[in-house]
Amino acid sequence: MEGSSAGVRKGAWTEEEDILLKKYIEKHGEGNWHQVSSKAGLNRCRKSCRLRWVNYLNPNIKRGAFEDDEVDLIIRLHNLLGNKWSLIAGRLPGRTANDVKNYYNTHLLKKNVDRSFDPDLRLNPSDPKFNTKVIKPRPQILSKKNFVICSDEYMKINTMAAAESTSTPTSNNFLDENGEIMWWENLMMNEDEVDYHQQQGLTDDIDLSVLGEQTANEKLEAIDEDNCDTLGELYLDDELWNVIDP
DNA sequence: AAATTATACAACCGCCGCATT
DNA sequence: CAATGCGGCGGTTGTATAATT
Repeated sequence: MEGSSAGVRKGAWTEEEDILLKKYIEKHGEGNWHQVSSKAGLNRCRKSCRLRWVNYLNPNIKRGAFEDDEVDLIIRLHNLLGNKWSLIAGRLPGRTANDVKNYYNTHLLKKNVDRSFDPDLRLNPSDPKFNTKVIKPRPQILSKKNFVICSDEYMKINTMAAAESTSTPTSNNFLDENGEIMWWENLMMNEDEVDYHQQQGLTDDIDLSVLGEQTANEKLEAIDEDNCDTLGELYLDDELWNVIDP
C-alpha cells in the first residue's frame, strides 16, 4: 500500500543521489517513477524521486526571486482560483507548484493581497488593519449562461499579441497593448468588479450585456452542474476551462 | 558573542482520480 | 464491480539560515 515501503532513505537529498537521479532521467526520461529508484540505484521511494526531480533537479526550473509581474499574476490567479497551486504554476513558466505555494504562504498570505481586486475591501496601506486581515478567495460563479466574455476577434488579436510578445514566454495569456495580462479580469469579473470598471471608464473591451439582472444567488441556482466542471468554489464550463488550462 | 525567534523552502504525508486487472 | 497501483496534488512539517534580542 501507499507509504508502507520500509527501509528507504528520507530527508535531504545528497549530491550523489541528485547525480544518480539526474543521469537516470536524462537517459530514460520522466515517468515510471516506481522503477526509477531501483534502476537508478537510489534507495528512495517513487514519490521522493519524482518530487526531487519536479521541484529541484528539472533543468527547466526557474531560479531566483519572483519578479514583480510573477507576483502580480500569482495574486490575481490566487484571487480567482484559490489554492490551485499547480494551475497557478502552469501560468508561470519555470516555476513549480511548490515554489508558488511556498512563496504565497511565506510572502503573501499574511498581507492583504486578496483585497486588491475588490474595491469595497481595498484598504489604504496606512490603515492599521492593512497587514492583519486575510481575505479568502471569493467564490466566482461562471457558466456559459452568465460569464463575461470577449468577442472571438478580440481573443484572436490578443492571442496573437501574446505569441509575438518577447517579454512573456507563454503564448496562452491575453495581453493588452501594453503587454499586460488581462484575460482573467475580462473573462471573470463579477458584478462588483464590472461596476468598478464602469466607474473607472474601463469597459470598452467588455461585453456587459450578458450579465443581465441576475443576482449572485440566482446565477448560482442557474448553473447546470452537468455542464460545468467544479474547481473548489469556482464553477467553470469547458470553454473557460480551456482558457485557464489549455 | 550567545541565545532566541522568525523566515524560507525542501521534503514528507495522506488523499484523490484514473487506469488496469 | 472491487481491488490495486500509479501519478499527481495540497496541506503540513522539519530544518537550515537570517534576523533580532
